[in-house]
Amino acid sequence: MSCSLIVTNKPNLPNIKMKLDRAFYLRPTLEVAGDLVGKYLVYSTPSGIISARLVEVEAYIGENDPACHAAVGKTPRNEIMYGPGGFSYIYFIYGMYHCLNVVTEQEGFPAAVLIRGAEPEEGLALMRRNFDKPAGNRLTNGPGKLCRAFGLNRDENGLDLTGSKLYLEDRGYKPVKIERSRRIGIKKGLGKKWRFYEPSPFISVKLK
DNA sequence: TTAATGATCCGCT
DNA sequence: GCGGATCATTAAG
Repeated sequence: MSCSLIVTNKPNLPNIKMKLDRAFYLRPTLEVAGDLVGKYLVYSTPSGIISARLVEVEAYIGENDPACHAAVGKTPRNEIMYGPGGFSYIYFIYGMYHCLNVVTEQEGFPAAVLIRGAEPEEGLALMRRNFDKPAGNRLTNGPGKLCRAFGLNRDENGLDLTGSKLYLEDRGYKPVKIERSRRIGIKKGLGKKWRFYEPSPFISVKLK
């Protein structure tokens, strides 16, 4: 018999749940990105609550960031990034995956934080059901997998994250350590260390 | 290392 | 409109 236990960071939480408000998202993107590590992504579905603690995010900031979708200017696809912070930006990529971003900064300045990895907290059974194919123990280590496990697609693009359907919450968890690296899966903008992560089995990739 | 798989965007007609 | 390049991924080989 094989052991399927995954050892993760063990949150010892005080009993608080505080939804992140608009002001949290309207700040500079790098600040928001760093502060998002350790926060909880919560999705309220008809079947129940799905939640996970964020361990890996990346910042994409403005039209001058060559890796940011806004580098080509405003299009129907990326226009949500041009709005005020605190909304979801979900796009379809590689013909089969979705990626979830959190829009940041004031209206008019296009920026967002990509959610790349998280440790499941509630609704693991729902995640497995959503995944809908043989899957291992890690359903939320990677932006495409995370969206699949949560059941997020373009129908959830543009949601107000200060609402009650999809939101982020401070549950009092303090990351043990936050590290920074270059961003993953891009060819331009590699000079910026705009990836933030807390060491965890649910990090998408480990760089050499 | 590479195939899978399709929306998006650009540069043309 | 149409063709082709691109793509913030993933799992299999």
